[in-house]
Amino acid sequence: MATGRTHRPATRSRGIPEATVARLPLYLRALTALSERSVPTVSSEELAAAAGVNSAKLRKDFSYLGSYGTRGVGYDVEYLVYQISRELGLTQDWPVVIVGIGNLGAALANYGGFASRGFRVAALIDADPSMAGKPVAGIPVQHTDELEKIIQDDGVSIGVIATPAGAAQQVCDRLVAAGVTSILNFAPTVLNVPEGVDVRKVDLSIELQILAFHEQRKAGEEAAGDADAVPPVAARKQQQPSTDQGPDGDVPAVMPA
Amino acid sequence: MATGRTHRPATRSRGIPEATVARLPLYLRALTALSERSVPTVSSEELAAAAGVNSAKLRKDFSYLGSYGTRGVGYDVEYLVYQISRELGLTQDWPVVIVGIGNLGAALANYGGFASRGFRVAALIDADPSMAGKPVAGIPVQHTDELEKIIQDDGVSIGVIATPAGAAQQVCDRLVAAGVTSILNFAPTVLNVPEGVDVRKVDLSIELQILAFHEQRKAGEEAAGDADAVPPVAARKQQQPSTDQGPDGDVPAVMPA
DNA sequence: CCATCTTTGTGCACGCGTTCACAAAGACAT
DNA sequence: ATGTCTTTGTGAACGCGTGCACAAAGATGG
Repeated sequence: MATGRTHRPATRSRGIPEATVARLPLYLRALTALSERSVPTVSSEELAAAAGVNSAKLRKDFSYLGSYGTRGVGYDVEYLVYQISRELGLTQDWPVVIVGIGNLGAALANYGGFASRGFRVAALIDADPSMAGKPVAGIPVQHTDELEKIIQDDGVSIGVIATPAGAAQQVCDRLVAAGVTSILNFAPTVLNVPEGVDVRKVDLSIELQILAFHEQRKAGEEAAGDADAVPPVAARKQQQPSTDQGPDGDVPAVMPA
Repeated sequence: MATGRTHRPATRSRGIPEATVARLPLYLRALTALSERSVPTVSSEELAAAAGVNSAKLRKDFSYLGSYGTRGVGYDVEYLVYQISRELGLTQDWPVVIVGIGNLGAALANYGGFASRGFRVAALIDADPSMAGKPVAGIPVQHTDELEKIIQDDGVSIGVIATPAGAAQQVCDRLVAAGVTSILNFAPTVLNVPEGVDVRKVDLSIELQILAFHEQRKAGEEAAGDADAVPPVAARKQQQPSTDQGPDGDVPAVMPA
């Protein structure tokens, strides 16, 4: 479009498709790796391969941010890293609280990907009084009673819920009431939040079930005299006569803890 | 390399859309809860509310499985639980191996949602020799050298990667070579796998970045001229020149507890 | 300055997923 | 039986995301 100079954000971040937003972190990671290797520029083709996406898709994604590439050359790595970081809001510091310091909460607290992306663990919160004061990942755990105070004092707007399912909604309500407007939920429950609050969910159980579905499908086709697709990569025995475990007399609870 | 095609010919064999498959576990969870409360039947409206989706969508999803509802009444909870479980392949036993027993791997091993869904942790594997034999979640950790043997002996077809990013691809290759055809990846890396192998990725860093994007957008609008929802609390954020972000030593992400 | 070559940016078509809206199906009361 | 009432199952419209294909933009070389 108009021979606009390279510096022209032009259209604000108004119309960026959700799907594109979800891929920006992916591009950012690939670009960061290139940056560390001091690669000056990269073509859409190369970057797309590194990020595992289609090059046309990548170019279209970047087009929503503006015209940051140079035809015949590619994209300036450093510049793009900056632009994407800015667009994602990673040039500012985001204090985060983690509620529920069990196995998972501790793993999250130790997660290295936080700091390098502008996220800072402002506090670790747990309902168990015996945990209070105990340091996890170098940060002392605080009791739930302090929740509201912490959020307000530090201006926390992002909360991570890693509690058992049974406590999730209650914790969520308190976080929202205290001012949190974005929640990353690891508890296997559907959270109810007022309008204006974003919730993203991560659920291992669901991911595994989806894999199981496809796995079953693959096994079924294989056995059902095949059809098409999926050439036998490595014929091997895998299915053991699933001992008919009856009507799934399984474990009772979806379980909280 | 210009062709890292990771696409399948579309949802061919069975007509169930991918989006629907991804929601089935959600319905299953809601139904299981109802089942425990001995609720005999449920309408699409009620179940949809419990699962956090639109009722029309839910009905259409179920229509792909067949006509299991009764007009004027609703769906039989127990029957639907069985049908969905069967469709997802949860009526059989799925041995799973977890590779990389760090904070995250340990959290995964302790995850209670496994057993209740037909998943069984067949083995915990780590490259650190000093971990060998040490029990985690009641299961002794085994060394990477045993990987191939374990997979073949137990007929494992699902693998979970919870290693640092640097080791992920290598572990993935070994898993696939040994016979694994479904992988749940927690390492922040794009895995390259041959056709016929499914990979699902869980990445905490990406989820947080997406939240940050929306959070920034909300803050921006607020400043420009808000109008509705969410009372602005102390949305204070400190500035911090995103200087050097160090060795993006990204480590795995997360999972639900 | 012009020709050629590379790579971006995007118009367009297509397919998937979502949602609406309603006819058909069955339960239930009379 | 028959009518009414509830709720499913789905046809159809719509919108979003994806990928192709190509013209425009700019680099590069003569």
